[in-house]
Amino acid sequence: MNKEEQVIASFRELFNKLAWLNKFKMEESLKGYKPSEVHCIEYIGKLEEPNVTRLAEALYMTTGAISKIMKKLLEKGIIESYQKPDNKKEIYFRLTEQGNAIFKIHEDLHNEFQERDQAVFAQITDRQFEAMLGFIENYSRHLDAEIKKQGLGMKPEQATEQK
Amino acid sequence: MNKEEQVIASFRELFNKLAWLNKFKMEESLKGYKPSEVHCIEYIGKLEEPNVTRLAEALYMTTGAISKIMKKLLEKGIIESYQKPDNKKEIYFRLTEQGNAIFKIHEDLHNEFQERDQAVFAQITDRQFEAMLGFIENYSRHLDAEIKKQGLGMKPEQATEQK
DNA sequence: CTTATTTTGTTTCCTAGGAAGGAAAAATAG
DNA sequence: CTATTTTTCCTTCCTAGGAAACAAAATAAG
Repeated sequence: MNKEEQVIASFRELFNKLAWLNKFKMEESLKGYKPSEVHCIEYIGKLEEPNVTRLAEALYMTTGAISKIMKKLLEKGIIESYQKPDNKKEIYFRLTEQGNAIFKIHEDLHNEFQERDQAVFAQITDRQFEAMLGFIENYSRHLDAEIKKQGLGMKPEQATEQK
Repeated sequence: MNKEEQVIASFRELFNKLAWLNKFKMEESLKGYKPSEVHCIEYIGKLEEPNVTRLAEALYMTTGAISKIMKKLLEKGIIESYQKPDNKKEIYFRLTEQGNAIFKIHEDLHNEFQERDQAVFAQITDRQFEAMLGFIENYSRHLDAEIKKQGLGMKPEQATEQK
C-alpha cells in the first residue's frame, strides 16, 4: 500500500468509526427522531430564515426530499411555518418549543463529543496541525484544478454529517 | 472554529470533493452500470471465493441487498455462480468475460486517479506523512477506547468507496 | 444416529430519497 | 402594462437497500 492509499484509507476508516460511535450515542439520546429529522432540526435552528430551498442546499439534498421531511415535522409539531406579508411564495420554518428542546439535546451532545475527543486534539503539536492542514489544502487545490480542467462547474455532494 | 472542527471539517470536504470528482469520471467510463454493481464486480474480482456473505461483509451491506444485486448481475451475464461438489448450501461467484472487462476498466480508472494525484503525495515530506498517520492512529485508538467503554462491540459502517 | 443450533441465501415488506413533472408566485423582458 | 422566464414548492413515481421472516443445508450436541 502506497502513501496515498494509506492516508486516504486510514482517514476513511477513522471517519467511519467516529460517525458510527456518534450516531450510536445520538440515536440513544434522540430515540424516536430519525437522523434526517434531527439533521433538519439542527439546520432550521442554525440558519437564518430557512426555507425548503435553503435547507436543501445546506443539507445537500433535493428540495423534494426536504419538502417531505418538513411535512412530517409540521405534523409532529416540531416546527411551524410562516410567511412574510409581501411574499406568497416562499415559506419559512422555525422551531416550536418541542423543536427547540430537540435542538438543545443535539447541541449538548455535539459539545459532549468535542469534550470527549479533546484530549486527542490537545496533544497534537502546532507542527502536526499545520502539516495536516497544509496537506489538505494542497490536495484540495489540486482537485479544484482537476475539476476545472474537466470543465465540471458543479459542487460536490456532502457526506452525511457525523457530530 | 477550533482545531478539532477545522481538521475534521476540512478533511470531510476534501473527501467529498474527491469522491464527487471520481464518481463523475467513473460514471462516464462505466455508463450503464450502477455504482453498486461496479462495486460488487470489483470485490468479486478481488476476493477469494466470494459468496453473498463475504461480499456483504466486505461491502458493509446486508446479505439481502447483495443477494438482489447478484441476481441482477447473473441475469446480465456479468457474473456466474458455482458451487463446490461437497457443499450444496454455499454459492460462489466469479466474473464472466464481460465482467472481467468491467473490472479492468474500473481498475484502470483507479490507477488513473492515483497518477492524477501523485504529484500531491510525492511532495509531502516524511514528517508530514508521519504526523498525519500519527494523529489518525491516536484518534483511532481513542475512539476504540471510547467504544469499549460503551460496551459497543460492533464494527462501524463503511462509507461508500471513492476510487 | 438423532435432534438442536447455526449458517447461508432468498424473499417480502417497508422507508428514504432522487428524478421529473407541474402549479403558483415572482422576477424579468418587451 | 403584458408576456416570458425563473424560482419555489409540492407531488407522483421509482429504485436502492435495510429488517425481518423463512427455508435449506451444515454443524454441533446429546
